[in-house]
Amino acid sequence: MTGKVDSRPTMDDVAIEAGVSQMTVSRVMRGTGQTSEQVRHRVEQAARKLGYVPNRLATSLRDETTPLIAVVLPTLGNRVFSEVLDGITATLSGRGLQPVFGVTEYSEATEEELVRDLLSWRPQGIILPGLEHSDATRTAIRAAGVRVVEVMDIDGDPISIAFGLSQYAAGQATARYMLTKGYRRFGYIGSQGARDLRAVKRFNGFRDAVRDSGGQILVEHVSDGPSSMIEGRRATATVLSAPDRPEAIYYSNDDLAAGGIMHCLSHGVAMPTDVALAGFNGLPFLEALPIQLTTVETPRLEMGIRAAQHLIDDHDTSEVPRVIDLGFHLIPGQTS
Amino acid sequence: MTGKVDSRPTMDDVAIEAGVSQMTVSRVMRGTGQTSEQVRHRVEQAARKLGYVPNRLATSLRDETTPLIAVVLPTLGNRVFSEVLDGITATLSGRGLQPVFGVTEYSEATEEELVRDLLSWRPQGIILPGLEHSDATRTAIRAAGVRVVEVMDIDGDPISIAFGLSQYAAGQATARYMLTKGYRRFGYIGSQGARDLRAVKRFNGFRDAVRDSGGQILVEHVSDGPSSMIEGRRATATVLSAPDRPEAIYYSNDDLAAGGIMHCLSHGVAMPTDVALAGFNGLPFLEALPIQLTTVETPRLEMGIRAAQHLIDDHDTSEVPRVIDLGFHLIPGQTS
DNA sequence: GGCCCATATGTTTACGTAAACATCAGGTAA
DNA sequence: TTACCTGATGTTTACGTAAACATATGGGCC
Repeated sequence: MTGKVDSRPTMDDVAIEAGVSQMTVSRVMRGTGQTSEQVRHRVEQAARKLGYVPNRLATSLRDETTPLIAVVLPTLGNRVFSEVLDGITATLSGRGLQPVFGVTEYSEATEEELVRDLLSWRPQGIILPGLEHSDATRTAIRAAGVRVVEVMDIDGDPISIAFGLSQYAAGQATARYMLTKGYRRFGYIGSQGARDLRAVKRFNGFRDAVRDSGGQILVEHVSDGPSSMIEGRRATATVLSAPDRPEAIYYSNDDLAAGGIMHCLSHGVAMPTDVALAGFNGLPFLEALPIQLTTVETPRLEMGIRAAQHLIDDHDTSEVPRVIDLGFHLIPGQTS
Repeated sequence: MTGKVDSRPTMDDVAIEAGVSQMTVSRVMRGTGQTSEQVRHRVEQAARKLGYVPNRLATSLRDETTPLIAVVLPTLGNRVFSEVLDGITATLSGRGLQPVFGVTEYSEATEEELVRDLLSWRPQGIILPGLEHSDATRTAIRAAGVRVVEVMDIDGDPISIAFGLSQYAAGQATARYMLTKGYRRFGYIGSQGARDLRAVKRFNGFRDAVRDSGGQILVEHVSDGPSSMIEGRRATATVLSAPDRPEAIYYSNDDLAAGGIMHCLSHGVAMPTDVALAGFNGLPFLEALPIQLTTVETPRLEMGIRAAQHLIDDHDTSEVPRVIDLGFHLIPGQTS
């Protein structure tokens, strides 16, 4: 039965319409092999008339290759990751590659399932956030034999290669800067519980540097939900009203820190004299704040671009360094 | 030859390993049909041993259906669209659906190509930004017979259904509010040339309302690049130094407007007495600014959620209204 | 003891495409 | 004239999976 009612036209349908074989349609569509001007014209006409669209599922199954790059992100709720994604898609587009992605919301179990799902599409490569993944995730990726790139973090052992920055060193650098400014009694405000492993690493670096210099962390206030300015504002109020009030607060990111600035501004808390603040990421919106936040600028777009490029490029895996440090940049502000 | 060297294991490989037929493996994997405890165990063991991962290309080709939802976005450079995407992915995940997406960078030609590419994956549905699309895009979508949802805008004729807000009315509402505040001489600052069609509609609404009340637009400053705070700052400096200086500036979005606030703050231009400002979107970072921007809050997350839900739900297309107005909310600030 | 049925498993086929190989007509060189 | 080549097209097959149909085994029942 050629008259499939609902279904979309296939090469066979076009072939019948044009009075040629399916293979000839295939040749005309891809412009390969030998075809006469006349037949080419007839086929193109028929394809247009029927509204033929190639079926990439069939092509990919047949060719045993897809133009897909799998992308795993912790969340889309933070500008940081949409910038990484932006870098990735900008690099992929124009090279005939397609991103397929999913979001873990900082759950390792979700990541495991997501990776399995994404790999079932037989992507060319996969981009993962951070270096911590379940054994099952690692096994699945290795078994799949896809190219892997991990982004954001370099403190650890990559599956294959990582483009990022040392989160630990970033925390350390922030602490050292604050210490040179004379602060000794610190508070820490974070979010996502302990699930944001890179935030944890930054805090570890910060804590270690503080302790090495005889300073101390008086309060750690880590909420369970996502980070937001309003959460940062609330947390700052709490931390500053504690009996053992810190001289300076380190935030796990700029959103929380901006909330801290808001709290201080609306409660007449002077920065940095009453309390000093420092954030992380160097998001663009900071420049619009009334007071410049001390923060650490990170190469978000570049991480995406480099990761995607690595997956695209031909290269001998063996000769590539396993860790690419894209660095960070401490930006002294007016809040410390 | 069963020993394909490079290739990933298939059900056939698992079947041989477990000493059963391919079909039995299929049954065990999906937990359908009748299988004995013993065989089930053997097959699972074999699958684990070989690192079997199902090939969704094959499943989808065979079943003539995919779990994909195509998503087209103008850009990832603006928080607005990553929030819409966030709403979409949050809604899809957990229902076994996968987003595949691409970015047009506000080019209709790119959209056309992108839609063709996305449709070749045979998605269940497609989500498009806005109501303006090339004829070829519309034809391709209709021919594909996929469900379509358009988001962001409702000023026009949707292909099937649109979830969004009236951009024209939003511009109008902003103008009317400014007019009640006594401003009559306006400037406009935009970006993306004339490619951001929703911005154009907002401006049209704004302009019409201004003219209807005897006001006037003295300057239109539309840059060609993407919007950013720094661009807004620059543009504001230009507009305010023009011989015919406006009393109030309408910005096509909050990023540009925030840049305007920055310019005013650092040049001692008092808001709203020296110049009044209004933006669009109601992005969260605004609450951290030293002065509250007058803006229009938009249901970004909700647009994504509702669009995705519509694609998921069973429904009789005929009985659904073609336009769903999710509204907007003017937020009076301190800048006007 | 033979029949029927439920349970467990196997075989065939199709999904849409493209490589590999086959065919066929017309032209060219010996 | 014949053998051979070239260009244009057709035929077969495989990619991995799952529905539909086919087969086998064992137990219960009369």
